[in-house]
Amino acid sequence: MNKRRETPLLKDHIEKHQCTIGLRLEMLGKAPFFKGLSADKLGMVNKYFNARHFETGEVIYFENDPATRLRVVVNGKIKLTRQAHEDKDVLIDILKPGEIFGTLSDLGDHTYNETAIAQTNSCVLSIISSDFRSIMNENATVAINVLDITTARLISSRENFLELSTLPVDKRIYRILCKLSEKFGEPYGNGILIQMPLTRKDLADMAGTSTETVSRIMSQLKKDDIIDTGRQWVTILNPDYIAHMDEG
Amino acid sequence: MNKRRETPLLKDHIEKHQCTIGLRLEMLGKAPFFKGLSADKLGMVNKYFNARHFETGEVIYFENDPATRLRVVVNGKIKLTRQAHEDKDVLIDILKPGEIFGTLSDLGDHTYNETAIAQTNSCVLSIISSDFRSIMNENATVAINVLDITTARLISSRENFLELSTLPVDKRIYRILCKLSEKFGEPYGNGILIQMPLTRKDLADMAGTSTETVSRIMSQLKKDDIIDTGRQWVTILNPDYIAHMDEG
DNA sequence: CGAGACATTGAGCTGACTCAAATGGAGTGG
DNA sequence: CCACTCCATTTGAGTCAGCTCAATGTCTCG
Repeated sequence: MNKRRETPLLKDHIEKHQCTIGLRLEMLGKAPFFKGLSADKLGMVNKYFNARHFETGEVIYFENDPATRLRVVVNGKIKLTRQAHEDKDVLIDILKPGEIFGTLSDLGDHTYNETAIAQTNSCVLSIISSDFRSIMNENATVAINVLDITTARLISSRENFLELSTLPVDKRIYRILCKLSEKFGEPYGNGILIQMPLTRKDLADMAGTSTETVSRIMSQLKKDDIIDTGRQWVTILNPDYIAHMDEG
Repeated sequence: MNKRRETPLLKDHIEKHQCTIGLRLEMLGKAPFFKGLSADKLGMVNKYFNARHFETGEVIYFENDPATRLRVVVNGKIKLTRQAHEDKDVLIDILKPGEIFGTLSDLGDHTYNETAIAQTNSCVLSIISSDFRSIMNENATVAINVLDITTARLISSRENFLELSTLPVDKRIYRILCKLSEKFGEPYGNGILIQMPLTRKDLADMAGTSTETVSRIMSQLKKDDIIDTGRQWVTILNPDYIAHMDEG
C-alpha cells in the first residue's frame, strides 16, 4: 500500500480571538434556532451572550456539574460524552458550529447530563438558561425552532439505539463513518476527509465497542481500499460501500 | 415455591366509550404540555382534538406512514417500536396517560419514525400537527412545555444508549424493571406489580437481547425471590436489589 | 532524537445468541 | 366445568462475535 502520508487534517483551524463581535452576530443570525427572528430582536438577544475560547481537549463542563448555561458553538467542534465506569465512556455526539448544548432548564438544582470537551480549538457563546427561556417566552418562534432541533436529536438518538441493538459491530462502524462524513466530510484527494481529530477510542465510544475491535475493522476497510486512515484521521474512498453495507 | 397464581393484571381496564368529553377536557387540562394555559384557551384548544379508541394490539400508525398528527394518550398504554430486521424489533418507549406521541412536523413529506401500538385498550386524542404548531405559536408556554418534555426524553434515550453500551444483559434488565416499576408500578400483595401486559419479547426488545436470555434472567430473579412473574406479568418483591444491582 | 500517546495484531476466553424441544397458562367451546 | 388449543415461556446444548489481556509497532511533537 502507499507510504503513510502525514495527517491531512487542518491544524490550528481555529485561532484564539477569531471569535469577533462580527462573527458572533453573524453566527447568531445564521443559527437555526434564531431563524425567523428580526434583525433588531437579534441585536437585543446578542447582548445576553458571552464568548469564550477553548483549547483542544479543554473541558467546557463536566457531567453532574450544576447546570446554568446554554451554549452555542461558533467555531470548532465540541464532543459530548458520558462516563460509565473506569475508562468506559460513551460518545453521545460531536457538534459543529451553529449547534447548541448545555442546559435549557432554569431549575436551581439541575445538573449537566453529559461532559462537553473541545474536540478542536473552539469558540463558544453562552447564555444563562433563564435568560434564554425568557427569550423563548417572548418569541414562540425560537421555542419552536429549539423544539425542532431537540426532536431531531431525539430521533437520531433512537436511531443510534436501534443500530446498537441490532447491528453487528462492523456495520455500526460503517454507519458511524457514514454519518460523520456527511456532517464533517470535506473533499480531499480522491476521497472524503472527516475534518476532525478522531481517535480509535472516539469511534469505539460511539459504537459501544473496544478500540481494538475498531482498529481491526478499520484495518480491514483499509486493506479493501474502502477507507484510508492514520493516526486520528479517516478518509472515505468508497462512500457507496459504506452507505450500502447492508448487502455485504 | 408457591403455586403459580393467576395473572394479577387488571383486565379490561379501559372500556370503549370511557373517553368522554369530560374526561377529554380533564386530561387536556392536566396534561403537562398545557400546563399554565388558561381555562378559556384550553376550551378553544380542545376543539381541535379528536378522540378515538384502540383495542389492545391495534396499530395506531406504522413507521414510515405519512405523518400528519400529534396524539395524546388519555387512557391505556401505548407502545412505540421500531423494526430492524425480520422479527427484530426495538421497543423505544411505553407511554401512559398524559404523554404525547406522533409528529410535530408540519412538513408534507414527513413520516412517522416509529410504530405506535395499543399495549392495552386505550383512548387517544389526536390533533393535526399544523394546528398544534399554530397553538404553540400563539402560546409560547405550550412550546416550552413540549420542549421540556422532548428534552427529558432525549436525556432518557441517551441514558438507554449508555446502558446498552456498557452494562451486561442482566443489569440492563434490572434497570428496565426498575424504570417500569417506577412508571407503572402499583402495590400488589407484598410487592409492586407492573400494571401492564408485558411479554418476554417486550423486555427483550427494550434490552436489546433475546427472549430466551430474558427468560433465563427472570427465572434466576424469581428463584432468588427478587421478583415474581408469570405469563405477561411481573411484580417486584425486592425493589432495593433491583435498584442497587451495581454491587452485585 | 527521544518520549509518550496512539494504533495494530495475536491468542484465548466467554457472555449471549441461535437452534431445538418441552412445558405450562389462559381463553374457548362444548 | 372440563378438555383443547394456542402461544408464551422455559430449559438445554452448542457456537461464535467480540471482549480482554498482552506485546509490538509507529506517528507527532518537543
